[in-house]
Amino acid sequence: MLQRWDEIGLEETMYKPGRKGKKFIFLEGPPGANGRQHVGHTMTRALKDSALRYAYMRGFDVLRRVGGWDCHGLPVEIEAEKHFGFNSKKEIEALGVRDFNAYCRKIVFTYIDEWKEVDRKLGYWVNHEDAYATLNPEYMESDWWAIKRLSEKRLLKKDFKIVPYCPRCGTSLSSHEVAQGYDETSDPSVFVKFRESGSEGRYFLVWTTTPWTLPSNQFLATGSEITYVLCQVKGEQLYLAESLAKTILGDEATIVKKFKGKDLAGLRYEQLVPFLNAPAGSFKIVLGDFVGTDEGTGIVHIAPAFGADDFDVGKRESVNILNPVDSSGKYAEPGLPWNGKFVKDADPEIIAYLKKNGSLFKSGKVKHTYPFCYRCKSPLLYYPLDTWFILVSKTRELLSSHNQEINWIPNHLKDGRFGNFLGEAKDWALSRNRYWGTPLPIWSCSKGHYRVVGSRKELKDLSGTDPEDLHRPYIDEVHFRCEKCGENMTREPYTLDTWFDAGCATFAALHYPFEDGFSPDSGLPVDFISEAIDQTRGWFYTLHVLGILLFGKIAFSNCLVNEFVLDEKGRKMSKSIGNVIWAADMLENVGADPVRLFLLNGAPWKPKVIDYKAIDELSRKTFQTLFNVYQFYSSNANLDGYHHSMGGSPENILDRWLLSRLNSLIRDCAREMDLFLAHNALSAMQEFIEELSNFYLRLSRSRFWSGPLTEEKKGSYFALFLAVDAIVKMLAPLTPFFSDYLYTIIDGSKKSVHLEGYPVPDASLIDADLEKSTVAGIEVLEIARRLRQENQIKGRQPVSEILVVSKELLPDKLLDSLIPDLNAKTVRFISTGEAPVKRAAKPVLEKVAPILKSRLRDFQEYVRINSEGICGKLALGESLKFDGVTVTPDMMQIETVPADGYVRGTGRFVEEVFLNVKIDTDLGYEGLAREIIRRIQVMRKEMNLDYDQKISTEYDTESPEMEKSIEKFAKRISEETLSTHLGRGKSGTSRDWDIDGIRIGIAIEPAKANR
RNA sequence: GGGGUCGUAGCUUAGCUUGGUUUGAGCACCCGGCUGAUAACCGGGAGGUCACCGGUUCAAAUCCGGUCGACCCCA
Repeated sequence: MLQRWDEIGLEETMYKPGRKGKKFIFLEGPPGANGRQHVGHTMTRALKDSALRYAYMRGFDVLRRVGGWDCHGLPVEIEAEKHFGFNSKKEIEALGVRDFNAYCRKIVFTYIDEWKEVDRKLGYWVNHEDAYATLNPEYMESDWWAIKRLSEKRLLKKDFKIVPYCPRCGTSLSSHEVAQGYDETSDPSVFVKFRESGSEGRYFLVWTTTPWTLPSNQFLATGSEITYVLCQVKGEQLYLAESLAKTILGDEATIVKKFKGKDLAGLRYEQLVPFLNAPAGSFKIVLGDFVGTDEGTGIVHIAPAFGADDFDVGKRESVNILNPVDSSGKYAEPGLPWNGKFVKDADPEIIAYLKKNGSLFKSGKVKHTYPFCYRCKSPLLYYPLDTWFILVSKTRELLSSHNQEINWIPNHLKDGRFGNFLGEAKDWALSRNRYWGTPLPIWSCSKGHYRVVGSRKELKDLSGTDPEDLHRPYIDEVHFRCEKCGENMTREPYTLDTWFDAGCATFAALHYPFEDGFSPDSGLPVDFISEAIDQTRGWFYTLHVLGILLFGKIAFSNCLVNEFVLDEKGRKMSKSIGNVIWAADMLENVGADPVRLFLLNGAPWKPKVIDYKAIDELSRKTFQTLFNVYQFYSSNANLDGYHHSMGGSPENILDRWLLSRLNSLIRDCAREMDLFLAHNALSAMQEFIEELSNFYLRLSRSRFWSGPLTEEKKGSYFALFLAVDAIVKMLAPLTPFFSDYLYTIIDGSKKSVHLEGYPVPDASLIDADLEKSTVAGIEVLEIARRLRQENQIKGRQPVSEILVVSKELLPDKLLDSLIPDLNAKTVRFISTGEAPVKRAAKPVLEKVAPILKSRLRDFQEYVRINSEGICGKLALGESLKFDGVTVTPDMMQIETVPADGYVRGTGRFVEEVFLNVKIDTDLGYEGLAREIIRRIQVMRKEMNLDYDQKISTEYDTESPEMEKSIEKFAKRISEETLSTHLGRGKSGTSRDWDIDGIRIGIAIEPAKANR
């Protein structure tokens, strides 16, 4: 198929913009090509592709149908560090940024060939030739433009702040990066005692999970309105929150005194770990609104260097900050006994120290979630750093109000997860102290003046140089004079958060504003993006923020979000468990369309557990069944010399039903696809295929087999053709390979289904009443089959009569169509009053049993035999006498039961169906004849005779019934088995049969004069 | 601690917006049937406290409140 597509140049045709239709702008969320594609990626791609193909079929001018690659950032750097065997930034710098980045550049596209190949096999139709890549100088220049623009809007700021920081990578992380790395971990949980200054044995009890921050303690905080108590425990007095006292201290403690938090403020205490020189103003109790009493002691340890709240306290109290930790996360103060140790590793020693000095109240372990570096898994520290920020927090309202314009699928994301995130948006820490990324285009001089550079031309004008490669280290070598003071300016040594790259994709991929091809007026918002749920805080967020801040417009108007694909056991896929299912393997094993079908089946926003059995079954049900229908059509049409170009006007009621049903389906599918709900369209199609095969075809089979090509038959062929043709087109966006395969064999003159338009529903063919009564008709068939089965009447055995009680009346013609399958001489709709029922009295057991006790069985028998008479009595409200016991009417109930010779079934759409089970001799003969026909057909098949091969048939039996039956139905048998001769004898391939205990030998051979 | 999604048969699920027969399917299982669609089809069976508790209501899987559990996000 792929080969054929190449030959006809299908891709080029589809990529080519400039169609007449309305624009439909897409944007690819750039994956990183330094890792392989797994089925999670495949899921998103299947969704995106289906939407794009559908848009194309609907005549849209599908724009920006190109790939994209995310190239920068920690993932790549870590890969490179592994390669070099590095574990710190020092080693990178020793090697040289030039070589390090050269290697990064080399590995960015390690797996790009596999990605392209997988996409090709998957049928993911975006153009990889014109893909954008965030490492292109053009892309990076647009990044620069954006930075400059933000700075002009005064949304860019450098600030000394506590930021989440990875000590191993030596860089800060943004909130969306931190969000990716939360994990359950076990940390020390210690309660320590801070001695109140000048007191004997009075302590503030404090809880922390980071003992390593205790040497940097500068304050303790209480909540202003929280009630605290001073408790006597053994020889000591401890301050803590009243509500926590019992759980922490137990029942032995006695309360000495109560305070409000604000009463404690101002008290002083002694340094707990007295190695660092305390800055003036430290060691006092302060108030903090962040203090809670859900955990800990209600008194919070404050180390201004290592927490955002802590930092604010330090600032408020204007003290110098105690920070004994260097940028690699190790103590770097000779005065500390733990100097040189990584802080987390020092925890046990610090705890031991506290114990030795009697400051430890108790210690243990606590399990909680803690942020880790999302790439290298090191625990993050909150660390004071100079960082460049985008001031997102003050634009919260703007971001939220524009969010209302976005169509989120599923909708709950709008005001749920995404909306919440916007509502609490933090300033975006933009700068990274790293190497492989878009360099921050800001230069500074020693006097503290800054210059933001927004283009290569601007840089050239300033410095006279225009480096070909904008990456480090080349860009670092560019200097120029400060306009304000004439000092030499040097670039701020940061790279950009790689999410900033991604967030610029709307315009940077088209090198805005340096080239034409994008304009915020016509290019925003893009019509459709779709990624997995993790991008809520990632790409969706950065796209949205930058769209609003730079252009005042939303970046995308429809966002389809899918959940993760889980492994066979329902676990998240992860490299560490080793359960990742790679797209390439999956495609190899099960094929593209089955994979797509599986991924598109069911709501995309529910997690999908890989299930190979389900994949198999789905494809069989969908592809196999549809293919069988097609084969039936084509082989019979062939025999009849029919071709769909001959057209036809469908008249038969089943054909009219089929077209009605088909057009309803087209209408429904288009509606769902318009809403990006491909899974709803898919399930509607599956249902249709099922009905097409098991209802329409089952009942229509004989119409197609028998007789010459009449006008009516032409109409039937045409209806069936239209159905197959339309369903194939509707499946095309979802399962492009199977669809095109089938489409091109249906009509060899067609190039590809992917160049066709989406079917358009013809409302005039929709007959809702007919569809409704057909549903009832189908139910009658089902009930009749069930009744036959229950009463051991074979489907082949004709019955005399079937009666239906139903509010839903079937048109006569529909009924006629059902009759062959019902195999009844008469089928009638009757009113409830005409139903062949008789009344039957029945005791209400729970009322009668207590009175009759052991005579109950006899009573039941009595009622059964005298049912008619008892009913009469009950109808008059008279009581019964049985064996001296009086049974009142309320102990009895009257039911209806089928009259003798009938059985009854009930349904949901029709009320009752009665089947006459009496088989008289004529019916019996006819049944036998049909048995014989079937045997002959089996033999024809075993002999591999052509469908239209005429035969000569002889039989031999001792049974008079059989004989009679054959005599009586000779004509029918001959016709249906294409026998030109039917008589006694044994010539030909013969076989002995046993039909319900009656022996018959049948012999057939091809007729001499065939055709 | 806060927020989001969810909980229906062994598994996958429909129904929930807008309350109204007996919660409907498919897979798997068991039994039976069919055999010119045959790696298909048909019938039947078993399997559900619709997570739990409470409220509203004539009536709750559905609406409301709470609890428990799962997953995700945030702190």
